[in-house]
Amino acid sequence: MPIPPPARSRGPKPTRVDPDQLLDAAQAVFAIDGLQGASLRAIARRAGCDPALIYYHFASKEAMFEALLDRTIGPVVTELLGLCDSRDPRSVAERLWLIVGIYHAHLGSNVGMRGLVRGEIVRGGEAIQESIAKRVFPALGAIGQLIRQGIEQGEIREDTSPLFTTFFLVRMELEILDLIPVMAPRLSGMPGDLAVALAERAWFRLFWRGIATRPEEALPFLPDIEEARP
Amino acid sequence: MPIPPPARSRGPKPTRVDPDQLLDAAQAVFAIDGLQGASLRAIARRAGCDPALIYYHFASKEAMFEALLDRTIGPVVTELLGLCDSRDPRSVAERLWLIVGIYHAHLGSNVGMRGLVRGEIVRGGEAIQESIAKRVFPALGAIGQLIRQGIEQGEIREDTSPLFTTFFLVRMELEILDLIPVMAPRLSGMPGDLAVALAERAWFRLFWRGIATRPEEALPFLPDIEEARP
DNA sequence: ACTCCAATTCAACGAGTGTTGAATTGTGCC
DNA sequence: GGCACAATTCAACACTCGTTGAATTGGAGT
Repeated sequence: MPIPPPARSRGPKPTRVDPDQLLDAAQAVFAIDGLQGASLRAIARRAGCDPALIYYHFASKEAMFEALLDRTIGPVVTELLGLCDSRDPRSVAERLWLIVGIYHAHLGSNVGMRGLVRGEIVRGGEAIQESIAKRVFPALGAIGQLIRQGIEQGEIREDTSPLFTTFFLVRMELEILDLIPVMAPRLSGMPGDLAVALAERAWFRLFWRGIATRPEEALPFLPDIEEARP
Repeated sequence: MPIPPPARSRGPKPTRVDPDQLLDAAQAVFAIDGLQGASLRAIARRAGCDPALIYYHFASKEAMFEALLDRTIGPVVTELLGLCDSRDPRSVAERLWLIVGIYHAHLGSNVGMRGLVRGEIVRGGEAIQESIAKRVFPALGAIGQLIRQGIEQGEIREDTSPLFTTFFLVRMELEILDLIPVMAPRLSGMPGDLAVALAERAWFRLFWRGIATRPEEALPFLPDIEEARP
């Protein structure tokens, strides 16, 4: 005698799950467990649907990762390209500081993606590395151009390598976002948010002194931050 | 009729596999697949033994990771502590540069461990985070002390935060080791090794100008590197 | 009222995982 | 020679994983 089918509800749910919600869930789970560690079942559980549904909207786990990449990196890149336009009247120093702010604004509350992207670049499985390079490297090129503008206009020292300097500026900002919130409370008892703001300002001061032709000139665009009292 | 046992060789092999060899294999596999992605079977295959043998030498996969951590980070920490001794007659600038060299020497060919440690700090599963903090943070404290020496002796600007500055110096060196070999060939066609050496020197110049009271003073201890011709 | 399709679920497959307990055997000691 | 023990392997357990094919159903269009 065959067991009677439990007859649970199949078919469409009253509340549809659209791909964006799946990406939200994926982002959250990737953030905690990493690309390898995150399971489609966990993502589905978080989105409130069946794992199989993911395959209705995305071709595979990796395709979902690429969609996620587009969604988060896209806006950053276009905003960066805007800032690096050579007709912008603001000083190069100020625009470099604004670049720090762009990364902070778009990726500040996005630990997972930062780690994933970095991890995949380092580990570098050819395929994923390529898909990241296509999206990230144009932005780096634009920042390099901005630095060259700074050199031509005499704001930045001539012995400055645009490539390395771009790398220093961007990578350190991302390192601050990634690590300071975890390390600062442990090492100094400072709350994470405050520590990040202080670190960013300290970093930019150091960075600018390192490449400027007039390092002692004031940087009026840098914000004042209330120092924490111990 | 029961199938006859294949009667392969059990018991000790002629060539013993000591724990260190297991750690070598683990390091290699962790480097490629990450902490989650690496399987004990893959490690055992590389070490030329059975997965079960790992449990004879280590309590678990995680215990093996901690042993690996000790083996690679231990020497770095002791060497760092030596350099930061306040009785060292060399200038603070030179000793900070030597710190860069120490990280390079010990971790330069050790991509896996760097990524793992960083990843675990960021992701921060309480247990592993603690086990890393205990090993890594004392070294950071020592470097902070060295920077305070520099401030007292007038080599380093007074508005320098020892904590953040330590973070900047160390993290950037590790970022160079991690990312430049992958990114430089793609972005500039420069071979990885050369790019790393150039980046380290460029970084230290920028860093030192950012914190020094006399930023224009020459740094005779910096090596000359043949520039690549395009 | 009927049809059709998009959205969803179920159930399963095969592969790979960390881990364990028992079995095996070479080596050195008495 | 006999014995204890350390080092090693085998076989299995109970999971979890990504993925797929078939089944199901609510709602839109006619």
